[in-house]
Amino acid sequence: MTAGTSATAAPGRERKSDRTRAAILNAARAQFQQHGYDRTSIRAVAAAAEIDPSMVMRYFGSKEGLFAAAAHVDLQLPNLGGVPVRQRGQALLEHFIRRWEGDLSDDVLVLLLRSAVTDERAAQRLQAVFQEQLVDTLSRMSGPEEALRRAGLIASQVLGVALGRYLLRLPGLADRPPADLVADLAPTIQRYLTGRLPATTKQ
Amino acid sequence: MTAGTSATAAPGRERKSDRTRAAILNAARAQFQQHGYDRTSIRAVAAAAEIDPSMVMRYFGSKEGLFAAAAHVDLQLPNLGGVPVRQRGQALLEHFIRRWEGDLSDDVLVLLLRSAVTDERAAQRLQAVFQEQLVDTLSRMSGPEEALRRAGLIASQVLGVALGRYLLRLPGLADRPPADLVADLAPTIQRYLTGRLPATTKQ
DNA sequence: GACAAAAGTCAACGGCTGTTGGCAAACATG
DNA sequence: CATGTTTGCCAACAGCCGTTGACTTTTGTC
Repeated sequence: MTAGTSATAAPGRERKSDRTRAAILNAARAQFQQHGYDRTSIRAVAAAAEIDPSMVMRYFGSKEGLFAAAAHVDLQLPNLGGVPVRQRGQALLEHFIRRWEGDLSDDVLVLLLRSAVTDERAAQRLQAVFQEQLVDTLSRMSGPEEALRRAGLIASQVLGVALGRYLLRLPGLADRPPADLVADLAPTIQRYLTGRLPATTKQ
Repeated sequence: MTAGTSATAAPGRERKSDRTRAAILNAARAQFQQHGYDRTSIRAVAAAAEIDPSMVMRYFGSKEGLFAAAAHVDLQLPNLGGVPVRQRGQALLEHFIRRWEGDLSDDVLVLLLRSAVTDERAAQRLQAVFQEQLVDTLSRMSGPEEALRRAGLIASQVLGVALGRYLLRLPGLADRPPADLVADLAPTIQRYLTGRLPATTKQ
Protein backbone atom coordinates (compact mmCIF):
# COMPACT_ATOMS: atom_id res chain seq x y z
CA MET A 1 0.00 0.00 0.00
CA THR A 2 2.74 2.40 0.84
CA ALA A 3 5.41 1.42 -1.64
CA GLY A 4 5.06 1.74 -5.38
CA THR A 5 3.53 -1.25 -7.09
CA SER A 6 6.10 -1.52 -9.83
CA ALA A 7 9.09 -1.66 -7.53
CA THR A 8 10.64 -5.06 -6.90
CA ALA A 9 10.60 -6.30 -3.34
CA ALA A 10 12.69 -3.94 -1.25
CA PRO A 11 14.52 -5.40 1.75
CA GLY A 12 12.18 -3.58 4.13
CA ARG A 13 9.09 -4.67 2.21
CA GLU A 14 6.96 -6.82 4.42
CA ARG A 15 5.26 -9.78 2.92
CA LYS A 16 1.61 -10.42 3.55
CA SER A 17 2.55 -13.73 5.10
CA ASP A 18 4.67 -12.12 7.77
CA ARG A 19 1.51 -10.99 9.50
CA THR A 20 -0.03 -14.41 9.82
CA ARG A 21 3.36 -15.81 10.63
CA ALA A 22 3.53 -13.48 13.59
CA ALA A 23 -0.08 -14.22 14.53
CA ILE A 24 0.66 -17.92 14.63
CA LEU A 25 3.75 -17.32 16.70
CA ASN A 26 1.88 -15.17 19.20
CA ALA A 27 -0.91 -17.67 19.57
CA ALA A 28 1.61 -20.48 19.92
CA ARG A 29 3.53 -18.70 22.64
CA ALA A 30 0.37 -18.09 24.63
CA GLN A 31 -0.72 -21.69 24.31
CA PHE A 32 2.67 -23.23 25.04
CA GLN A 33 3.08 -21.02 28.07
CA GLN A 34 -0.33 -21.77 29.47
CA HIS A 35 -0.60 -25.47 28.77
CA GLY A 36 2.89 -26.77 28.01
CA TYR A 37 4.08 -28.63 24.95
CA ASP A 38 1.92 -31.73 25.14
CA ARG A 39 -1.42 -30.08 25.79
CA THR A 40 -0.91 -27.48 23.10
CA SER A 41 -2.41 -28.66 19.84
CA ILE A 42 -1.67 -27.23 16.45
CA ARG A 43 -5.38 -27.06 15.87
CA ALA A 44 -5.89 -24.88 18.93
CA VAL A 45 -3.05 -22.58 17.91
CA ALA A 46 -4.52 -22.25 14.44
CA ALA A 47 -7.95 -21.50 15.86
CA ALA A 48 -6.54 -18.79 18.11
CA ALA A 49 -4.69 -17.28 15.15
CA GLU A 50 -7.85 -17.63 13.04
CA ILE A 51 -6.26 -19.59 10.26
CA ASP A 52 -6.16 -23.16 9.05
CA PRO A 53 -4.04 -25.76 10.85
CA SER A 54 -2.28 -26.60 7.62
CA MET A 55 -0.84 -23.09 7.53
CA VAL A 56 1.07 -23.84 10.67
CA MET A 57 2.63 -26.79 8.97
CA ARG A 58 3.50 -24.73 5.91
CA TYR A 59 5.25 -22.06 7.89
CA PHE A 60 6.91 -24.07 10.64
CA GLY A 61 7.15 -27.57 9.23
CA SER A 62 5.99 -29.40 12.33
CA LYS A 63 4.85 -28.92 15.89
CA GLU A 64 8.42 -29.27 17.00
CA GLY A 65 9.49 -26.58 14.56
CA LEU A 66 6.77 -24.29 15.83
CA PHE A 67 7.94 -24.78 19.37
CA ALA A 68 11.53 -24.10 18.43
CA ALA A 69 10.50 -20.86 16.80
CA ALA A 70 8.33 -19.84 19.75
CA ALA A 71 10.86 -20.65 22.44
CA HIS A 72 13.65 -18.28 21.59
CA VAL A 73 14.72 -16.77 24.89
CA ASP A 74 16.96 -13.84 25.60
CA LEU A 75 17.44 -13.32 29.31
CA GLN A 76 18.86 -9.83 28.64
CA LEU A 77 20.98 -10.09 31.72
CA PRO A 78 22.18 -6.69 32.90
CA ASN A 79 25.86 -5.92 32.99
CA LEU A 80 26.62 -6.34 36.65
CA GLY A 81 29.99 -4.67 36.26
CA GLY A 82 28.39 -1.27 36.70
CA VAL A 83 26.66 -2.24 39.93
CA PRO A 84 28.33 -1.99 43.35
CA VAL A 85 29.44 -5.45 44.42
CA ARG A 86 27.20 -5.51 47.47
CA GLN A 87 24.07 -4.82 45.45
CA ARG A 88 24.62 -7.24 42.60
CA GLY A 89 22.52 -10.00 44.08
CA GLN A 90 19.53 -7.75 44.50
CA ALA A 91 20.03 -6.27 41.04
CA LEU A 92 20.12 -9.65 39.36
CA LEU A 93 17.10 -10.89 41.28
CA GLU A 94 15.10 -7.75 40.52
CA HIS A 95 15.85 -8.24 36.89
CA PHE A 96 14.29 -11.70 36.85
CA ILE A 97 11.28 -10.74 38.94
CA ARG A 98 10.62 -7.70 36.80
CA ARG A 99 10.67 -9.80 33.67
CA TRP A 100 8.14 -12.24 35.03
CA GLU A 101 5.95 -9.79 36.84
CA GLY A 102 5.77 -7.49 33.85
CA ASP A 103 3.78 -7.53 30.64
CA LEU A 104 2.48 -10.88 29.66
CA SER A 105 4.34 -11.15 26.38
CA ASP A 106 7.79 -11.43 27.85
CA ASP A 107 7.80 -14.52 29.98
CA VAL A 108 9.10 -16.93 27.39
CA LEU A 109 11.16 -18.49 30.10
CA VAL A 110 8.02 -19.68 31.84
CA LEU A 111 6.94 -21.18 28.54
CA LEU A 112 10.23 -22.96 28.24
CA LEU A 113 10.20 -24.10 31.85
CA ARG A 114 6.72 -25.55 31.65
CA SER A 115 7.62 -27.57 28.59
CA ALA A 116 11.14 -28.54 29.60
CA VAL A 117 9.87 -30.59 32.52
CA THR A 118 8.42 -33.20 30.20
CA ASP A 119 9.97 -32.50 26.81
CA GLU A 120 13.58 -33.43 26.34
CA ARG A 121 14.26 -30.97 23.53
CA ALA A 122 12.84 -28.11 25.57
CA ALA A 123 15.05 -29.18 28.46
CA GLN A 124 18.12 -29.07 26.24
CA ARG A 125 17.11 -25.67 25.03
CA LEU A 126 16.72 -24.38 28.54
CA GLN A 127 20.08 -25.91 29.34
CA ALA A 128 21.60 -23.97 26.48
CA VAL A 129 20.06 -20.70 27.70
CA PHE A 130 21.43 -21.40 31.15
CA GLN A 131 24.87 -22.19 29.81
CA GLU A 132 25.26 -19.51 27.18
CA GLN A 133 23.73 -16.63 29.07
CA LEU A 134 24.04 -17.13 32.80
CA VAL A 135 27.31 -19.03 32.95
CA ASP A 136 28.94 -16.78 30.40
CA THR A 137 27.92 -13.69 32.33
CA LEU A 138 29.44 -15.07 35.50
CA SER A 139 32.58 -16.11 33.68
CA ARG A 140 33.49 -12.47 33.39
CA MET A 141 33.74 -12.30 37.17
CA SER A 142 35.55 -15.54 37.95
CA GLY A 143 37.07 -18.67 36.49
CA PRO A 144 34.94 -20.95 34.29
CA GLU A 145 34.68 -23.72 36.86
CA GLU A 146 33.58 -21.43 39.64
CA ALA A 147 31.21 -19.69 37.25
CA LEU A 148 29.47 -22.98 36.50
CA ARG A 149 29.14 -23.72 40.16
CA ARG A 150 27.73 -20.30 41.04
CA ALA A 151 25.43 -20.34 38.03
CA GLY A 152 23.99 -23.67 39.14
CA LEU A 153 23.22 -22.32 42.58
CA ILE A 154 21.65 -19.16 41.22
CA ALA A 155 19.60 -21.10 38.71
CA SER A 156 18.32 -23.44 41.41
CA GLN A 157 17.03 -20.53 43.48
CA VAL A 158 15.70 -18.41 40.63
CA LEU A 159 14.01 -21.27 38.81
CA GLY A 160 12.66 -22.50 42.12
CA VAL A 161 10.94 -19.20 42.69
CA ALA A 162 9.50 -19.18 39.19
CA LEU A 163 8.29 -22.73 39.69
CA GLY A 164 6.65 -22.14 43.04
CA ARG A 165 5.25 -18.73 42.27
CA TYR A 166 4.08 -18.90 38.67
CA LEU A 167 3.56 -22.57 37.93
CA LEU A 168 2.57 -24.21 41.20
CA ARG A 169 1.24 -21.08 42.89
CA LEU A 170 2.33 -22.14 46.33
CA PRO A 171 0.59 -19.96 48.93
CA GLY A 172 3.81 -18.89 50.64
CA LEU A 173 5.25 -17.64 47.36
CA ALA A 174 2.49 -16.68 44.96
CA ASP A 175 0.68 -14.23 47.21
CA ARG A 176 3.61 -12.12 48.36
CA PRO A 177 4.43 -8.67 47.01
CA PRO A 178 7.39 -8.73 44.61
CA ALA A 179 9.38 -6.31 46.72
CA ASP A 180 9.10 -8.51 49.80
CA LEU A 181 10.20 -11.52 47.84
CA VAL A 182 13.21 -9.66 46.53
CA ALA A 183 14.14 -8.59 50.05
CA ASP A 184 13.92 -12.15 51.36
CA LEU A 185 15.84 -13.74 48.51
CA ALA A 186 18.46 -11.12 47.69
CA PRO A 187 20.95 -12.22 50.36
CA THR A 188 20.87 -15.74 48.96
CA ILE A 189 21.58 -14.63 45.41
CA GLN A 190 24.23 -12.27 46.69
CA ARG A 191 25.99 -15.12 48.43
CA TYR A 192 25.79 -17.40 45.41
CA LEU A 193 27.07 -14.57 43.26
CA THR A 194 29.93 -13.06 45.23
CA GLY A 195 30.09 -14.75 48.64
CA ARG A 196 32.73 -17.17 49.80
CA LEU A 197 31.78 -20.76 49.06
CA PRO A 198 32.91 -23.84 50.96
CA ALA A 199 35.72 -25.93 49.50
CA THR A 200 34.66 -28.69 47.14
CA THR A 201 35.62 -32.32 47.50
CA LYS A 202 38.32 -33.42 45.11
CA GLN A 203 37.32 -33.65 41.50
CA MET B 1 -16.21 -50.68 47.44
CA THR B 2 -12.79 -51.43 48.72
CA ALA B 3 -14.01 -53.37 51.75
CA GLY B 4 -13.93 -57.15 51.59
CA THR B 5 -17.23 -58.78 50.71
CA SER B 6 -16.96 -61.86 52.88
CA ALA B 7 -16.50 -61.72 56.61
CA THR B 8 -14.68 -65.07 56.67
CA ALA B 9 -11.53 -63.66 55.11
CA ALA B 10 -8.81 -63.35 57.72
CA PRO B 11 -7.28 -59.90 58.13
CA GLY B 12 -3.86 -61.08 56.98
CA ARG B 13 -5.30 -62.96 54.02
CA GLU B 14 -4.17 -61.36 50.83
CA ARG B 15 -6.40 -61.40 47.79
CA LYS B 16 -5.03 -62.51 44.44
CA SER B 17 -5.94 -59.16 43.03
CA ASP B 18 -3.77 -57.28 45.50
CA ARG B 19 -0.74 -58.48 43.61
CA THR B 20 -1.78 -57.11 40.25
CA ARG B 21 -3.08 -54.03 41.99
CA ALA B 22 0.39 -53.42 43.35
CA ALA B 23 1.97 -54.28 40.00
CA ILE B 24 -0.18 -51.68 38.27
CA LEU B 25 0.69 -49.12 40.90
CA ASN B 26 4.41 -49.77 40.58
CA ALA B 27 4.32 -49.54 36.81
CA ALA B 28 2.23 -46.39 37.01
CA ARG B 29 4.62 -44.72 39.41
CA ALA B 30 7.57 -45.46 37.16
CA GLN B 31 5.79 -44.16 34.08
CA PHE B 32 4.38 -41.04 35.73
CA GLN B 33 7.73 -40.19 37.18
CA GLN B 34 9.62 -40.67 33.96
CA HIS B 35 7.20 -39.13 31.49
CA GLY B 36 4.73 -37.03 33.46
CA TYR B 37 0.95 -37.26 33.47
CA ASP B 38 0.21 -36.48 29.84
CA ARG B 39 2.74 -38.78 28.23
CA THR B 40 1.84 -41.68 30.44
CA SER B 41 -0.80 -43.83 28.79
CA ILE B 42 -2.93 -46.39 30.54
CA ARG B 43 -2.01 -48.81 27.80
CA ALA B 44 1.68 -48.39 28.51
CA VAL B 45 1.15 -48.87 32.23
CA ALA B 46 -0.86 -52.01 31.57
CA ALA B 47 1.82 -53.35 29.24
CA ALA B 48 4.51 -52.74 31.86
CA ALA B 49 2.40 -54.51 34.46
CA GLU B 50 1.68 -57.29 31.96
CA ILE B 51 -2.07 -57.09 32.21
CA ASP B 52 -4.93 -55.72 30.16
CA PRO B 53 -5.66 -51.97 30.04
CA SER B 54 -9.21 -52.59 31.13
CA MET B 55 -7.92 -53.95 34.43
CA VAL B 56 -6.51 -50.54 35.23
CA MET B 57 -9.94 -49.07 34.78
CA ARG B 58 -11.51 -51.72 36.96
CA TYR B 59 -9.15 -51.13 39.82
CA PHE B 60 -8.67 -47.38 39.66
CA GLY B 61 -11.69 -46.08 37.80
CA SER B 62 -9.89 -43.70 35.50
CA LYS B 63 -6.49 -42.36 34.61
CA GLU B 64 -7.03 -39.59 37.09
CA GLY B 65 -7.86 -42.11 39.80
CA LEU B 66 -4.73 -44.05 38.98
CA PHE B 67 -2.65 -40.93 39.31
CA ALA B 68 -4.25 -40.03 42.60
CA ALA B 69 -3.44 -43.48 43.95
CA ALA B 70 0.14 -43.33 42.66
CA ALA B 71 0.91 -39.85 43.90
CA HIS B 72 0.54 -40.27 47.62
CA VAL B 73 3.51 -38.47 49.13
CA ASP B 74 4.83 -38.52 52.64
CA LEU B 75 7.81 -36.25 53.05
CA GLN B 76 8.63 -37.91 56.38
CA LEU B 77 10.14 -34.71 57.62
CA PRO B 78 12.44 -35.28 60.59
CA ASN B 79 11.64 -33.74 63.93
CA LEU B 80 13.97 -30.78 63.97
CA GLY B 81 13.39 -30.19 67.64
CA GLY B 82 16.08 -32.72 68.51
CA VAL B 83 18.67 -31.05 66.29
CA PRO B 84 20.86 -28.17 67.47
CA VAL B 85 19.46 -24.94 66.09
CA ARG B 86 22.57 -24.18 64.05
CA GLN B 87 22.47 -27.48 62.22
CA ARG B 88 18.80 -27.60 61.37
CA GLY B 89 19.22 -26.19 57.89
CA GLN B 90 21.75 -28.80 56.95
CA ALA B 91 19.71 -31.56 58.55
CA LEU B 92 16.59 -30.63 56.63
CA LEU B 93 18.48 -30.31 53.37
CA GLU B 94 20.24 -33.63 53.84
CA HIS B 95 16.91 -35.25 54.41
CA PHE B 96 15.60 -34.11 51.02
CA ILE B 97 18.77 -34.93 49.13
CA ARG B 98 18.96 -38.36 50.69
CA ARG B 99 15.40 -39.10 49.66
CA TRP B 100 16.04 -38.19 46.05
CA GLU B 101 19.49 -39.60 45.76
CA GLY B 102 18.44 -42.92 47.27
CA ASP B 103 16.64 -45.93 45.92
CA LEU B 104 14.54 -45.32 42.88
CA SER B 105 11.22 -46.23 44.46
CA ASP B 106 11.05 -43.35 46.85
CA ASP B 107 11.06 -40.23 44.76
CA VAL B 108 7.32 -39.80 44.48
CA LEU B 109 7.87 -36.10 44.88
CA VAL B 110 9.68 -35.98 41.55
CA LEU B 111 6.70 -37.77 40.04
CA LEU B 112 4.37 -35.20 41.49
CA LEU B 113 6.57 -32.30 40.48
CA ARG B 114 6.84 -33.44 36.88
CA SER B 115 3.10 -33.73 36.58
CA ALA B 116 2.14 -30.68 38.61
CA VAL B 117 3.76 -28.34 36.11
CA THR B 118 1.08 -29.07 33.52
CA ASP B 119 -1.70 -30.78 35.46
CA GLU B 120 -3.81 -28.64 37.72
CA ARG B 121 -4.90 -31.44 40.01
CA ALA B 122 -1.33 -32.55 40.52
CA ALA B 123 -0.43 -28.97 41.34
CA GLN B 124 -3.15 -28.79 43.97
CA ARG B 125 -1.94 -32.04 45.41
CA LEU B 126 1.61 -30.76 45.63
CA GLN B 127 0.25 -27.63 47.21
CA ALA B 128 -1.46 -29.74 49.84
CA VAL B 129 1.73 -31.64 50.59
CA PHE B 130 3.55 -28.36 50.95
CA GLN B 131 0.88 -26.94 53.23
CA GLU B 132 0.15 -29.92 55.41
CA GLN B 133 3.66 -31.20 55.87
CA LEU B 134 6.18 -28.41 55.49
CA VAL B 135 4.16 -25.49 56.83
CA ASP B 136 2.81 -27.51 59.71
CA THR B 137 6.29 -28.62 60.70
CA LEU B 138 7.48 -25.04 60.77
CA SER B 139 4.43 -23.92 62.69
CA ARG B 140 5.82 -25.72 65.70
CA MET B 141 8.74 -23.30 65.70
CA SER B 142 7.00 -20.00 65.01
CA GLY B 143 3.69 -18.33 64.34
CA PRO B 144 1.53 -19.51 61.44
CA GLU B 145 2.15 -16.45 59.31
CA GLU B 146 5.89 -16.59 59.67
CA ALA B 147 5.78 -20.34 59.11
CA LEU B 148 4.07 -19.86 55.76
CA ARG B 149 6.65 -17.32 54.73
CA ARG B 150 9.60 -19.46 55.73
CA ALA B 151 8.05 -22.54 54.16
CA GLY B 152 7.67 -20.71 50.86
CA LEU B 153 11.30 -19.72 50.84
CA ILE B 154 12.47 -23.21 51.71
CA ALA B 155 10.21 -24.76 49.10
CA SER B 156 11.52 -22.41 46.43
CA GLN B 157 15.10 -23.45 47.10
CA VAL B 158 14.48 -27.15 47.61
CA LEU B 159 12.16 -27.55 44.65
CA GLY B 160 14.54 -25.48 42.57
CA VAL B 161 17.33 -27.93 43.27
CA ALA B 162 15.11 -30.88 42.44
CA LEU B 163 14.05 -29.18 39.24
CA GLY B 164 17.53 -28.27 38.08
CA ARG B 165 19.23 -31.44 39.18
CA TYR B 166 16.76 -34.23 38.46
CA LEU B 167 14.43 -32.88 35.81
CA LEU B 168 16.43 -30.40 33.76
CA ARG B 169 19.85 -31.83 34.56
CA LEU B 170 21.59 -28.49 34.46
CA PRO B 171 25.35 -29.03 34.29
CA GLY B 172 26.11 -26.85 37.31
CA LEU B 173 23.74 -28.88 39.47
CA ALA B 174 23.34 -32.39 38.11
CA ASP B 175 27.00 -33.34 38.08
CA ARG B 176 27.99 -32.29 41.57
CA PRO B 177 28.49 -34.67 44.49
CA PRO B 178 25.57 -34.57 46.91
CA ALA B 179 27.78 -33.58 49.83
CA ASP B 180 29.09 -30.54 47.98
CA LEU B 181 25.61 -29.47 47.11
CA VAL B 182 24.53 -29.77 50.71
CA ALA B 183 27.50 -27.70 51.81
CA ASP B 184 26.70 -24.95 49.33
CA LEU B 185 22.99 -24.80 50.04
CA ALA B 186 22.83 -25.45 53.77
CA PRO B 187 23.44 -21.82 54.81
CA THR B 188 20.53 -20.74 52.64
CA ILE B 189 18.12 -23.21 54.18
CA GLN B 190 19.44 -22.36 57.61
CA ARG B 191 18.67 -18.70 57.05
CA TYR B 192 15.19 -19.41 55.70
CA LEU B 193 14.57 -21.70 58.64
CA THR B 194 15.91 -19.82 61.63
CA GLY B 195 17.59 -16.63 60.44
CA ARG B 196 16.30 -13.12 60.86
CA LEU B 197 14.17 -12.03 57.93
CA PRO B 198 13.60 -8.46 56.72
CA ALA B 199 10.40 -6.70 57.70
CA THR B 200 7.49 -7.14 55.33
CA THR B 201 5.51 -4.34 53.79
CA LYS B 202 2.14 -3.82 55.44
CA GLN B 203 -0.49 -6.40 54.67
C1' DG C 1 -6.05 -8.78 -19.23
C1' DA C 2 -2.81 -13.05 -18.96
C1' DC C 3 -0.21 -15.58 -16.15
C1' DA C 4 2.48 -17.46 -12.26
C1' DA C 5 3.49 -17.47 -7.61
C1' DA C 6 1.92 -16.93 -3.03
C1' DA C 7 -1.62 -17.54 0.57
C1' DG C 8 -5.34 -19.90 2.27
C1' DT C 9 -9.22 -23.57 2.53
C1' DC C 10 -10.99 -28.21 2.75
C1' DA C 11 -11.32 -33.02 3.56
C1' DA C 12 -9.11 -36.89 4.73
C1' DC C 13 -5.36 -40.38 6.31
C1' DG C 14 -3.52 -43.31 9.99
C1' DG C 15 -2.49 -43.51 14.72
C1' DC C 16 -2.99 -43.19 19.52
C1' DT C 17 -5.98 -42.11 23.39
C1' DG C 18 -9.36 -43.11 27.55
C1' DT C 19 -13.06 -45.80 28.25
C1' DT C 20 -16.78 -49.46 27.88
C1' DG C 21 -19.27 -53.88 27.74
C1' DG C 22 -19.41 -58.63 26.70
C1' DC C 23 -17.50 -63.02 27.35
C1' DA C 24 -14.14 -66.76 29.03
C1' DA C 25 -11.27 -68.89 32.64
C1' DA C 26 -10.12 -69.48 37.88
C1' DC C 27 -11.73 -69.93 42.07
C1' DA C 28 -14.12 -70.61 46.43
C1' DT C 29 -18.16 -72.30 48.54
C1' DG C 30 -22.69 -75.01 49.19
C1' DC D 1 -21.06 -81.24 40.83
C1' DA D 2 -23.54 -76.73 40.77
C1' DT D 3 -23.10 -72.21 42.26
C1' DG D 4 -21.82 -67.40 42.19
C1' DT D 5 -17.96 -64.42 42.48
C1' DT D 6 -13.63 -62.85 41.32
C1' DT D 7 -10.12 -62.08 37.78
C1' DG D 8 -8.91 -61.54 33.34
C1' DC D 9 -8.83 -60.88 28.07
C1' DC D 10 -10.75 -59.23 23.76
C1' DA D 11 -12.81 -56.12 20.54
C1' DA D 12 -14.68 -51.99 19.79
C1' DC D 13 -16.47 -47.11 20.46
C1' DA D 14 -15.77 -42.18 19.81
C1' DG D 15 -12.56 -38.48 19.95
C1' DC D 16 -8.50 -35.87 19.27
C1' DC D 17 -4.01 -35.69 17.35
C1' DG D 18 -0.13 -34.34 13.68
C1' DT D 19 0.26 -34.33 9.09
C1' DT D 20 -0.70 -34.46 4.00
C1' DG D 21 -2.27 -33.38 -0.67
C1' DA D 22 -5.45 -31.43 -3.80
C1' DC D 23 -7.97 -27.52 -4.65
C1' DT D 24 -9.47 -22.37 -4.75
C1' DT D 25 -8.61 -17.57 -3.95
C1' DT D 26 -5.73 -13.63 -3.71
C1' DT D 27 -1.76 -11.07 -5.11
C1' DG D 28 1.96 -9.20 -7.88
C1' DT D 29 4.34 -8.84 -12.42
C1' DC D 30 4.56 -8.64 -17.43
